[in-house]
Formats: sequence, C-alpha cells, structure tokens
Amino acid sequence: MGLVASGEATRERILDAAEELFAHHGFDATPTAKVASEAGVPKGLLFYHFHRKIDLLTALFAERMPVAVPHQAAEVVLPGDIAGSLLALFDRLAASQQRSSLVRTILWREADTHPEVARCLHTFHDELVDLATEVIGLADPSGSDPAARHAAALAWTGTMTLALNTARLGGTEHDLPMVATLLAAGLPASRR
Amino acid sequence: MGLVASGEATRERILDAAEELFAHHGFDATPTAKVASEAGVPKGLLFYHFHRKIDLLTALFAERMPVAVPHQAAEVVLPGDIAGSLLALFDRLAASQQRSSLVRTILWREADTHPEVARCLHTFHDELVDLATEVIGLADPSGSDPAARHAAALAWTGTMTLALNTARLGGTEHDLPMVATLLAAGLPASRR
Amino acid sequence: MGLVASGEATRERILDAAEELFAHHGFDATPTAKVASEAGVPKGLLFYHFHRKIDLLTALFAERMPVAVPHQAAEVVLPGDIAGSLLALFDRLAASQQRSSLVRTILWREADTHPEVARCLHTFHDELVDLATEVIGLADPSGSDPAARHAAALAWTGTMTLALNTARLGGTEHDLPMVATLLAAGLPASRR
Amino acid sequence: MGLVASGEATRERILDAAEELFAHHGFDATPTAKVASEAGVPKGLLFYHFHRKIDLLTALFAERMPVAVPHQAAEVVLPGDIAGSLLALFDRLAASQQRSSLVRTILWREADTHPEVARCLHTFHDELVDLATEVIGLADPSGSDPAARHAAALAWTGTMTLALNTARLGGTEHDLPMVATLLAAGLPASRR
DNA sequence: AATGAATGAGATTTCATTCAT
DNA sequence: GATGAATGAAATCTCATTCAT
Repeated sequence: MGLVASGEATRERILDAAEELFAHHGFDATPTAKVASEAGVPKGLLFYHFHRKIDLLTALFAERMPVAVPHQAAEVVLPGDIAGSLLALFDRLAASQQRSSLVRTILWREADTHPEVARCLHTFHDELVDLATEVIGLADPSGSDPAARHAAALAWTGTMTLALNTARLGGTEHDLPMVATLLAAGLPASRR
Repeated sequence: MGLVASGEATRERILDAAEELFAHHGFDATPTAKVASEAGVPKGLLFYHFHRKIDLLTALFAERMPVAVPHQAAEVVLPGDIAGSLLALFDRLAASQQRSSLVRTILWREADTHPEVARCLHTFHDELVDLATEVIGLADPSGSDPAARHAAALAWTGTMTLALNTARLGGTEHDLPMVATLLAAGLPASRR
Repeated sequence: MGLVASGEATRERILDAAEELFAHHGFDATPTAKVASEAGVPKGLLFYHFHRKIDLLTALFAERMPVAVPHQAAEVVLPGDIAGSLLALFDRLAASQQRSSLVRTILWREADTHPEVARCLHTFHDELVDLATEVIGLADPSGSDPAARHAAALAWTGTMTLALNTARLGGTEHDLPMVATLLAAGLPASRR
Repeated sequence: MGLVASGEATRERILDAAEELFAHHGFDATPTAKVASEAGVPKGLLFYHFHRKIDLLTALFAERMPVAVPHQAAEVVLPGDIAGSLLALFDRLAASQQRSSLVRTILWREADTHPEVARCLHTFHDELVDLATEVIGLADPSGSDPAARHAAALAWTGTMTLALNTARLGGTEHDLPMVATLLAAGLPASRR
C-alpha cells in the first residue's frame, strides 16, 4: 500500500536518537541501549541496521553533514556592499546550522579522537573560506588583491566560527557587523 | 628539606597521565585503569587522591588551565606596528599552547557535555579578546576608535583560534601575516 | 503451550540463589557474583533482570514474603480447646516457616538497616496477633473479654516468635504447650 | 599527671563510633574508614588498636554486652503483686536497653551470620527467662507450680522481646499491662 | 524485520589492611 | 602511639554485541 517500508523509517528514527544523544552527551558516553530506547526500538534491531556502534557515527556524517554549498555565494552577495554580503553569508550559515547544529556539535567533539571526523571539519572550514573569498570577490566592485580577499575570508571564517561556537556553548554575544565593516575597510587599504 | 612530600608528587604524576590520555583519546574513552598504569601507580591510589574519575578532569582545569596573562600585552607590543604586534601576540599564544595544548584539546572536546568546562572556554576567549584589544591600543599611535579596536581584536581572536585548532587537528596552514596586515589597514580606515 | 518463557525461569533461579545466600551470609556479605554463579547465570544477566543489587532484596520480600493467611483461623481452631488451638496455630506457622524460613531470616537481619523491611516485619507481626486473637475467639466457648483475648494473642505471638527465632539460631528448646495452657487458664480468670 | 593515657580514650572513641555505625548500617556495610573518621582518628590508628575489623565486633560484645543481672530480681519484686512485678522487670529492662540498645541492635543483626553472636543472644534470653521465673517465684505468695512459673516467664520474655524489638524498629505499641495481668491470672488457675 | 534474553569483558569504585616515617 | 599514603583484591555495575526464536 502507500505505506513507506517500515525499515527505512526505523533507521531514521535510530539516527535521530543517535544524533540527539551523541550531541548532548558525547559518542562514548552514550550507550547503544539508550539510543535504542530513545528511538523506541528494541536493542537487537539497532544492530540489524548498524552493525557496530561506530557505524552510527559514520552514518551521521555521511548522511547528515551540513555542506557550505557553493551556489550560495551569488545568492548572498550585495554588489558593492562587502560588509553586508559577509553578514548575509553569516546569516545563511547560522540558519543552516539551525538544522544541523547537532551534527556540528558532534563534529567538534569527536574531531580530536576520530581522524576522519577531523577531516570533515577541515573540509568544512576550507569550503567556508573559499565561499567567503568568492563572496568578497563578487561584492567588491574595485577588484581587490586576491591574497587580501583570502585573508579577509579567513578572518571572517574565524570570526563566524567563534561566534557560532560561542552561541552553541552559551557564551557572550559578539558584535559581528563591526568586524565586517572593519574587514571591508581594510581590503582596499591593503591593496597597495 | 626541599623535598616535596611523596603524596604530592604522585598526585602530579596521575594528573600528567590523565592530561595526556584525555587529550589523545577523550575523557570517556580513557579507562581509569589506563591512567593509573600510565602514571605507574595502582588503581586504588588514583581514587585515594581523586575521589571520582570526573575529579581528574576538574582538577586539570582548576590547576592547569592556561591563562592569557594580561601583563603579556606590553611585552608583545611593537609601538607603531599593529600587524607586527598582533603576530607577536599569536607567537606568544602558540608558544604557551605548546605547554598546554593538551588541556586546550580537552577543553574543546568536553565543553559540549560539561557546562563548567564550557565556562572555562568562554572565559579564556573573553580574556584573549581583551588582551588583543589592549595590544592594539598600545601599538596604535594614532588612537583608533575603541569599537573598531574591539572588532579587530575579535576578528584576530577568531583567526588565531581557527589557526590553532587547525594546527592541532592537522589541517592546512593559514596565512596569518596577511590577516594581521588587513586588520591593521582596516583600523584607521574605519575610524571616520 | 504450558511452557514458561525462559526469561522468567532464569529470574526465579536468581531469586532462589539470592534467598539462600542472603539468609546464610547476609545481604551485604553476599557478592552479586556469588548469586550469579550459584544461579548458574553470567554476572551480567543478573543486572538485566534486577537493575541493582538491592532490587534482589525488595523482590524477595515483594514476591516471597510469607503471609499469615486469615482463613487459617477456622482451619486451626479446636472448639472449646483454646490451648490446643494455639498450639495448632503454632504448628501451622512453623510448617509454613519451613517453606519460607529463609525470607524470615533475611527479614530479621535487614530490618534494622532497611526501613521498608522493618515495615514488612511489623505487618507480619500485626497479622499474627490478629490471627491469634481470632483463633482464641473462635475456640473460646464462654466468650472472654476482647481485651484479654488480645493480650493472650500478644503473649502467644511473642512466645511463638521467640521459639521460632531460637530454633532458627540453634538455641535451647522451649516448652510451648505449658505456655498455651497457662494463657488459656488465665483468660476466663481475667474476665472479671 | 592526672591525664588518662590518651591511648585508652582513643580506643573507646573508636568503639563508640563502631557501635553507632554497626547498629545503624550493619557490620558489613560499615567501612573501617568511616569508623575511623567518625571517631576522629586516622585510619592507621584503628588497626593499631584492633588488628582486624572483626575484632571491633568481638570487642563490642566482650565489653559492652548488656547483662540481665540476677540481683535485679529482688529489687524489682512487689510481694503479692505478680503482674506489677513483671511490669517492673520490663521497665528495668527497657531502661537498661536505653544504655545498650545499639549493642542489642547489632546482636540481632549479626546473630544469623556470626555463631558466637548467636550464642550471646541465647545466653541473654535464657538469663531473662531465669530472671523472670525468679521474680514470679518471689512475688507469688501462694507458691505456684515451678513449671507454670517457667511457662509464664517464657511468655513474658517473648512478650518483652517483641515489645522491645517493635519499639526499636518503630512499630505499633503493645498493651503490656494487660498481658502481665493475664499471666498472673493464669498462674494459680493452672496449678491444679 | 523484530525481539528481548543472554554473554562476558571490562569499567568504576570500594575497602581492609600494610607500612614507612 | 600517630599518620596518611600505598596496595591490590574484589565488589558493583555497564555495555557492545550475539543469538535463538
């Protein structure tokens, strides 16, 4: 009938539970039994879908890792307004994090101990820097120095990351607009 | 005489082992038995000095958390050279991290699951931003806008943090000098 | 079919072992490992059925506590023969204790340290006194004073308890029939 | 000087702590470390005074076990008033228990698992029965049957024990005077 | 696919006892 | 007598994983 195969839905429920629990308590501190009970499935079924515990983690990154999608660049750019474009990029990023903050939390937590997770994190950062660089290039009418654009993108990525982590961990707010303005101001000045 | 009581030395050996193992494998994935054997003490002695496993973690942060010492500001400043001063600050920080990269690694890993650890992380960041703000103020001859100085300090802290994390997790190098130059260039321009 | 689920049978085997060991060596002096090995199950399975060690104790009292069943009163009464009825009551009790002396042993041992166990003990005693009162009432043709009946029941319960504990702990025998006769003799005399 | 040797006082403080803790939590559930800390002495000192943990228990019974002192009989007797004499005996006993209820609590708890403790308990009960028999004999003017006196003493000992245990464990009160009256009434009646 | 009991290795923690000072 | 660190055996409990049904 019109019903989706129950197996697939079960798998997703398990992943949902794992994502939530891994983010809040960490991979090692989360028993598979808790994942199963949170997902409302018997323990045995979990190991039918994911042979080992670690497979839950890899499945999460394989299927739910947020991507800093390149085609956002154009959508975000305000021609002639570098600072505004950077802030728009941040807003986009923050919004997308909404939907994937759990995976990102796991990403930071497990990066130190799982090399492949560390690679995920770096790839994500490199993509962010590239994206920011592209945004600046599209927004800057005067055509600044590529190296300067890359430096600004780097600083902005660092600032965004700091802000997102601070928000995630509940620290004090930061003044992003002022930073965007500063970077935009520095760009032409450093062109020389 | 000058000899430390044996109990104290043992305690430090245990903390050394815990620091090393927690940083490399994570708090939850490190058995207390391994901490003990690495420290060369019997399992029971570990619980004589630290009642519960978690006390090892809190002791590490209470006693070995690196501090962004304020009096570094003056020592690091190159009057008239903002970019150089910022880079010098980074070198100082990187050097000090050498001696405490383990605690910092643990700091990032456990921040999500242990609220008091998250507070440590925020305090550290806030201190860094304040320190960078002070450095810029001392290095800038023309007396820039305080808000701009703070924004530059924020961007620089984000960049430094990104660079240190990237280095720790083995990612691609970043071009810090260019960022410093860019921020220095942006400061007077944004003063108006 | 009539077959019990294997899980249930295992649970009972574990309780059997716990009952035996707790009675002979005490709750605190009995390692869970010994309960498991005595029951012929792996250690882990014990904690699958009973989450904590103390749950073994509470399960024993909840499921195996002997009850001084009220409907015994009529079965035990020899009309007109108060002393004989009391002795018959004791025989019934002693016989039923045969099947539950272990739980009773545990009951006495742990009453001081576990409040809910103490409550079990009191309930049991109160039921005994009520039952003895009823027996006396049914056996006594002349209709003695209710307060006197209750006093005799109390004295008889104390005597029975003393006798059972003495037997359990291996002390010297007591002359129960003489006590029963004495109490029966005192009843009408105290009616005045 | 006038000071008592500190060693003796320390020993008593340790025994005080052990008595309290063994009574409230049981021998097996009480760590020696807690006895030491409660007594305010370092752990090592405890094992200087009592070589093994079990020696604490034996010392308690050897030095602090309450005795049902025979010479109380005369002090308690109200000539001609058997019931009153029995009640007076109970009051004496209850008062003496005040000063030794802890040891008695331990007595009941450990009797099942320590044979020599069980012997203590029986000795105490036998002494009580003998004492009650003597009291009845002294109080009874008409000179009742020795076997009846012994039976009454037995019933009274059981009743007193039940009452004391009920009081100790916090159960419902019992009407002792009525029982004493009943037993006194039964004595001559059963003489025939 | 589904189920829940079973398994056993191993984790954290406790604790009686010893010992050097 | 006094002290507190040291020791290691053992206790309770956890958990990933398997398996029969």
